[in-house]
Amino acid sequence: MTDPRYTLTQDDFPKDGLQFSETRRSLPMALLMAREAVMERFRPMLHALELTEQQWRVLRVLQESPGSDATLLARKACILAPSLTRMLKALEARTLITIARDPSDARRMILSLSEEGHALLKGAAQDSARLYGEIETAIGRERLHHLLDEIEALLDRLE
Amino acid sequence: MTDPRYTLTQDDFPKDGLQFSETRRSLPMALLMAREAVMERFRPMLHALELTEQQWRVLRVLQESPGSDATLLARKACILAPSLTRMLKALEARTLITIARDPSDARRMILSLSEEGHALLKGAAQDSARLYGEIETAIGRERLHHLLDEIEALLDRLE
DNA sequence: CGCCTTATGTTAACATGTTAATTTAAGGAC
DNA sequence: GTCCTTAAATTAACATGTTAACATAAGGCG
Repeated sequence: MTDPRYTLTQDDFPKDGLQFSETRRSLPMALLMAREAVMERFRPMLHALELTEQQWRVLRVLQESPGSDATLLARKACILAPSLTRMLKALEARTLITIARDPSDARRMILSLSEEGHALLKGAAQDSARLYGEIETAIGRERLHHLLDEIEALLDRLE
Repeated sequence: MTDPRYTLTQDDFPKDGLQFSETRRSLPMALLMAREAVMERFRPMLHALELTEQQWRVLRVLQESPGSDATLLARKACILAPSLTRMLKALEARTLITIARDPSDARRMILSLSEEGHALLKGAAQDSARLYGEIETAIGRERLHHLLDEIEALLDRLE
């Protein structure tokens, strides 16, 4: 039923003092595990759409910010430029996006969703909202927003 | 000074209502950005050691749980089995770990740090602690622990 | 023992992460 | 205009993420 890959039993982390707090309660690991737990819920939907997590993020950003160039898109979707270069080729080959060039700057790309891209996101909107709603319900709306605030504060403090 | 890859300026996210909250305040993106912000601080140290993030995690887990098999190690380090298979070969080739077989179960591996592996972690312990201390200072000790508690609660609620 | 099921790793194939080097286009100084 | 610097993307090379299929070893059951 649930993906057992990251499901640790009690035996996996004997609470014998320092060892427990040392690894599992480290911030990088906690963030990694939390992200995995959240994305696990979205994977079935993405698999059905034959999209990777990252491709989903790229399409979502283009939906909100059509006409972005590659640099801005990479920043908003948290994807590095070399990865994005490869992804854009694949997404264009699937006719989910359109790639144009800025006439005033031949280096810069002008990226947007295609009709198919719009249609794909529109068709997935219900499922996506439902899944996010389930997560919100599981942890509590207010608690979730508080968590997001704290993460945002962390980002501020770390520059 | 700071890595500008994920540094978004105000212009990147016009606060015109829904668009801002839609992507940036989504839990998966927030967790991803937070993790990136944290790991950014550890990258210089890891680069100096010629270790990747994941290799670092594997070595740390072996330090705390010597003799683990591959399955347990994968779970504790949040690394998938196929990745771990490749990594163990590389780490053994660098003589940072030792790989033995369980005499009572020929399938199971018995993984531990080598002398070099122990020495490497010992040499990096100071830097690692200092970097984590800086993060703790930046956000505040109590606030960091609260954040970890909230993330742990999220993990519980999502199973 | 022979058969079936499960557990543990491995391999394959492709996508992405990551760093460094490279290409091409803009922009500025002279 | 020429030279220099920067900006935007790309390429290369390797490591890891991800899924599916596979090989081998244990264990249970008849």
